[in-house]
Amino acid sequence: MTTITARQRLIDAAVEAFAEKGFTATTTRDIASRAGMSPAAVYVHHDSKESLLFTVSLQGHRAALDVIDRAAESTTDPVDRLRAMVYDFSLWHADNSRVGRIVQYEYHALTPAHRAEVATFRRSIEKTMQDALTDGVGQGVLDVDDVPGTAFSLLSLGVDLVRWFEPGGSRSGQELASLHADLAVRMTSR
Amino acid sequence: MTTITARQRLIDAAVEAFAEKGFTATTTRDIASRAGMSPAAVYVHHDSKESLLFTVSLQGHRAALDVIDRAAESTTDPVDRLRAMVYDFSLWHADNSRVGRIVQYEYHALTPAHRAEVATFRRSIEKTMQDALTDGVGQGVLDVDDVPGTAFSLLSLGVDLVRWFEPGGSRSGQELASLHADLAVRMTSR
DNA sequence: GTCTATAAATTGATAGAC
DNA sequence: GTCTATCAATTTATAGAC
Repeated sequence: MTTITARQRLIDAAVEAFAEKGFTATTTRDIASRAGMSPAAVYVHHDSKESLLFTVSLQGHRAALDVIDRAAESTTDPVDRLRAMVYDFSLWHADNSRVGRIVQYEYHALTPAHRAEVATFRRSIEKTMQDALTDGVGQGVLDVDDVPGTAFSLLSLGVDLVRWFEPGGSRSGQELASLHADLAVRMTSR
Repeated sequence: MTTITARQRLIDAAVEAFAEKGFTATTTRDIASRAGMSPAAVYVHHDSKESLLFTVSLQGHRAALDVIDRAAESTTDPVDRLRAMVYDFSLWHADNSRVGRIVQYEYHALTPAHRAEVATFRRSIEKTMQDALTDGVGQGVLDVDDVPGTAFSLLSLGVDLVRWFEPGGSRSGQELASLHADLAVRMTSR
């Protein structure tokens, strides 16, 4: 049995609202009413509006890191692995474009302490991608001049999806992920 | 003789403030005080806070389109042209990351009418990139399966710079633009 | 064209009844 | 754990003096 708590309903409402209007433009009244509650109910389950943002952002960062880490461990062949990592990372951003938008665009709205906490996830994501490129170069399969720059560019393809992607648009997430994976292989293969 | 009008000083202040804190989190008092004026002075020179945003956004869209259009006309060789377009577009986003951030991240804060107006510039930018790829394929020099998707991905590399690029960081704009141009050629060459 | 003062509305968060 | 009512602060924008 899956019980959806009031706390979780507020988190879901916050995701909707923050993704649609941005953190600052979202009022706590808006979040409460999307969750079918009174304005005061927000503060029974969450400390503040920023604390709601942190909860969403932390979950999003965790999920994105998890996706790319699993892909990195799925195989040892450098090309297959890179393809899987780029495909899964881009697909996650398409399938979770609302959370992704909050993760990327509301990063600056976090308190410095909370920002520092999610920053560790960002560094891990970059490191995972860099390590995959470095290993592929070491195995003599990939040809990459600038590993950190190329790693960042590959992640950019996925991240930038959250800026415009909407489910039900002219292109599916799988289609875009597949395109990004193809481009990634061309960018890095010998 | 270059006279900086009060109107322009307010625009400059708005660019600083919007890029730093976002449109909604920026107060008209903040803009006024950055321009060394009283809160009321804003409304002598601009109709509203959104009208200031529109002015900035329109100038930014115009400049970005201008940059990529000039690059597209600089040569007819498909590879050189693509390299120039990606290099200049990415360099513009690094050199103008504050205006670029406003262009990209505050697009939704425009009124529907103003949003429609800048949207025409966005379509022109995409079309310019698509045409360059299509022509390169037609000349038998480039190999691109998915022209609209690849064009969008190439622009993404530049656009995504505004998310994190800061002048004086570990990498220069030229360095990043050069990387993007190299990647673009690898992504599209036969 | 600048200012001070303020209107009118909205905000995040809390108090206290049930 | 929910609500209604409200506080205290802040917001965009305007009025009117100089």
